[in-house]
Amino acid sequence: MITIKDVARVAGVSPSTVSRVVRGEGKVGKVCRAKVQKVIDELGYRPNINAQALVNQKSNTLGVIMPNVSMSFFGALACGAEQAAKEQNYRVVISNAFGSEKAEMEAIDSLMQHRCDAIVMHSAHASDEVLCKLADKIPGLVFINRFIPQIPNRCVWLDNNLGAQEAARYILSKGHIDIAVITREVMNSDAKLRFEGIKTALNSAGVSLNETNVGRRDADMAGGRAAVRELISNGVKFSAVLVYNDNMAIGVIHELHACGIQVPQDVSVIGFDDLLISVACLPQLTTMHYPVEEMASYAAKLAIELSENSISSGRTHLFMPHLVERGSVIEATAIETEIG
Amino acid sequence: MITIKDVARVAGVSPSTVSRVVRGEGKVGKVCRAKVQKVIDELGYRPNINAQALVNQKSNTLGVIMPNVSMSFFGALACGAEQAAKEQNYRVVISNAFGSEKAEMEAIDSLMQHRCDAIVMHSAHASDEVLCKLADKIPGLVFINRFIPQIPNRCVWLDNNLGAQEAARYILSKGHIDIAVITREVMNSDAKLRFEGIKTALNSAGVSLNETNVGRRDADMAGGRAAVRELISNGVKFSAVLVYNDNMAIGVIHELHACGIQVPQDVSVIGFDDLLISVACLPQLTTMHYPVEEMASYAAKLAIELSENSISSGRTHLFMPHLVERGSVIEATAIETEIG
DNA sequence: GTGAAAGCGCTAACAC
DNA sequence: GTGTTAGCGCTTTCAC
Repeated sequence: MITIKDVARVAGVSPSTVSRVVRGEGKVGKVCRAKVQKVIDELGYRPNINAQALVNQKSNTLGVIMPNVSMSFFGALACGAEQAAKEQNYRVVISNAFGSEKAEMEAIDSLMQHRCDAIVMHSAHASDEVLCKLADKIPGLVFINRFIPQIPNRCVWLDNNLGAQEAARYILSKGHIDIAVITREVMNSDAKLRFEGIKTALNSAGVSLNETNVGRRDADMAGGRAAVRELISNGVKFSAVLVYNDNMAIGVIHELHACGIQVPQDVSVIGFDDLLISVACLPQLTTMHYPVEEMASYAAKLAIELSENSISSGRTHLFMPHLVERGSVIEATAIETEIG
Repeated sequence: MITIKDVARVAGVSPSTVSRVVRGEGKVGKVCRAKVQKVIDELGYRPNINAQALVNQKSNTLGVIMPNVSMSFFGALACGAEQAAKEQNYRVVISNAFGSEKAEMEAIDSLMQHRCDAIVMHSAHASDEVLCKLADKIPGLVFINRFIPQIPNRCVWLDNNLGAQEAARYILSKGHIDIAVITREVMNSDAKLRFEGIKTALNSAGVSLNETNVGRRDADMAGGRAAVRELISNGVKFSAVLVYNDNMAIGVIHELHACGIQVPQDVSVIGFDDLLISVACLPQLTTMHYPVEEMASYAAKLAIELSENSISSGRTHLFMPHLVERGSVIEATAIETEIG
């Protein structure tokens, strides 16, 4: 690998001069600059980022911590972060931290060791307290898809409650009254918020939600299937299902189909997240769009900004989901059969 | 950030000694080691990776270059690489390089600048020649999902031809004779190989494939839809469709559905790749499983190994796809209606 | 066994 | 304008 000294020697100048032209800062004579640039090009010189990081005490690195890149949601997250980072001349290092607070803390630790200036973290397992302490120690740390009241300016989050309300109101507007809700068994903050949003909307429309009408299972396709199956076998009567997320919703559609119940003719289904798969399903899933990429990109910029200026302005970073109408919801009046 | 000197000072030893205990190498007295370790723990000292990289001339970084992490296939790729890297105490930096050879070269450039020792690259746009030169310059560079004859030991690839043959034979074994093929318009190496595999299997079964029975479009859902639509409007008669990949296959299923043709009752459809979405579709897609994660993990290990030893053994790294039977293919005899 | 010293590639004062 | 020097945090001879 060719170094700054090599360039300096060949160009017949000092390393400082080369450094100046590379960074485009400081005074350098016009002809001298041209000469040096020529040598740089000829030799294909690239500054050693590690050396730069060492001397500058910053590494221009954005760390992204999340459960698993291979899951569509997190892939989109990583992608959004990468785009924003690239614009600011940051590289991004990905750290999967799946399943436990321990894994998450190890990821942070490793990123710190690399002197990551900025970090975007999707934490599912650490407590607010732990995260607050972390945020306190690391100025460039930003949380995505999570709201921590003590550090609102460090959180880039989605209004799950309002989103769920919108979904519910949409279903109501379609004339549905017999409504089932499927949520996740372990109620994390998202699940609580979305569930409450649904209840709020239903209540204010004068539609009551009986606990017998809510299914609770794992937040994946299998969970969705199991949840509706139980609802059906319990004799619950419904013409529409509000589902916690797209994965579960797809499961719901599949199970309904297996039971000979057609979506949307017999039952309408609405999801949440707008994952890639929602469009692969037949019928395509009507769902609430979660602007992951935009949020991730925003979070990345925020993290970088915070790491550089540490100005922790009081502004909040709240995003709104919006409805995407596809094929899984229709008017209740159009329903021919009703199960139950 | 606390440095090796801080630890040395507090522990009352020299930096060299601290370095020895941190790395667990070299002779250190037992009590001395314990004392130093204690200070390390108390102070929460973490070696600065940038400094290590600088002095060791290696950064323990694995670079992953691909079009776009947010696409399910590449997410899985990144994930496989990350897992393998973590095991070897490497960090992974992701670089999206979408759409052009230029973008790919810039990604390489940036990774070199970071002194990445090992790189796993998914190149869609660079030529074999360019890639060969690169491989020559960078010992730890490995290509995934691509076979370059001149450097077989640097390529981790899938036998697309045999996979396609298997898919075709499977369809034949189900009694289908009227077969349509949908491939991509711009025939990259994968597309050619898969198409030839299909022809090989069909030929040796004495089934001829007329060019009128092949649709060529973009390799996405919309392309799949457009391709069958054309086939149908051209009056082509078929009871099964062999599709280039899952995305197109899903599009095919959707379009067929829109035309009132049922899958698999009227027409069987088989895909290739086994993306996450293949299971979201209804019916779930029968397809050839592409072991991306295993391959990526293997490629990561290979890249790291090559970067460390540069022993470029002559072995090849060929993987095999395998059939995953789900719901989109049935016996031809079971077909009630045949379109055309 | 342990420490002193040099140097990895770069930048940032400070001279000239 | 340009060069000299010191030093970022670490590892690695080489003395002792």
